[in-house]
Amino acid sequence: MKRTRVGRREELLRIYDLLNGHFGDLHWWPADSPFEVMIGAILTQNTAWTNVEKAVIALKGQGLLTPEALRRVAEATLAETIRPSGCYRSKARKLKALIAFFFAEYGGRMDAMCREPLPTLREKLLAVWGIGAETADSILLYACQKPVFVSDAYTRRILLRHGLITAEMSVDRIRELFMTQLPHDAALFNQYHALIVEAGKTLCRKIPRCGACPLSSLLQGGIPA
DNA sequence: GGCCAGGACACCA
DNA sequence: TGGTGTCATGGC
Repeated sequence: MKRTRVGRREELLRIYDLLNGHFGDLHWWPADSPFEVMIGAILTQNTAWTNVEKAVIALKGQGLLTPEALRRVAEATLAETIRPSGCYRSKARKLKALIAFFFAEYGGRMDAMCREPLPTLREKLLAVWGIGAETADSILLYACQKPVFVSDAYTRRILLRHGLITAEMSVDRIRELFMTQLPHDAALFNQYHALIVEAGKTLCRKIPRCGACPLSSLLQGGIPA
């Protein structure tokens, strides 16, 4: 039977089980601390993760990956440090905006920020310059362990390639779908998004139409090569 | 040498 | 309100 849309909780859970059985626990997000996750969420905007890692290493090397250090550092210095991640001047400005918000609202403390109720924190994050829905949701889920499904262009592309959604379904609508169909479990949403990204990277890399790629085989119950 | 990567914003019609 | 341009590096 051809899958033209995801409309059922059972289908989403079936896909999750297939991917989870194949990849196992992926332990996202790769970072040493929730604060590093939050910074990485900005750096990864429209950027391959390998380039984000270079910027993170550079920040650590200069002792800048702490709230206080990022608050004090000059924006131009910050921009040069994160240059490998691309769009470095705008990202430096975004990081400065985020850090200013972080200190103004929560005194530069992740535990204080993450105690904020989910709807309030999401609204506040979205009001920060440079933070859109995808970045906000990544921070909420991966830094604060809030039960939010991270729906991004990558998720949409993978689901679309495999006929799991239709083209008119937006990134926002996909998030709504997962949030209404699945239990609000941060661990589930964490692993599910990670599985989708990992599947796209490893099973259908560089295949524009994945009709016959290993991920398709997996989703149809076969064993990927 | 072009395309894309774990986006968001500004600008314009 | 929706489409397009811009930011910008590095890997493939």
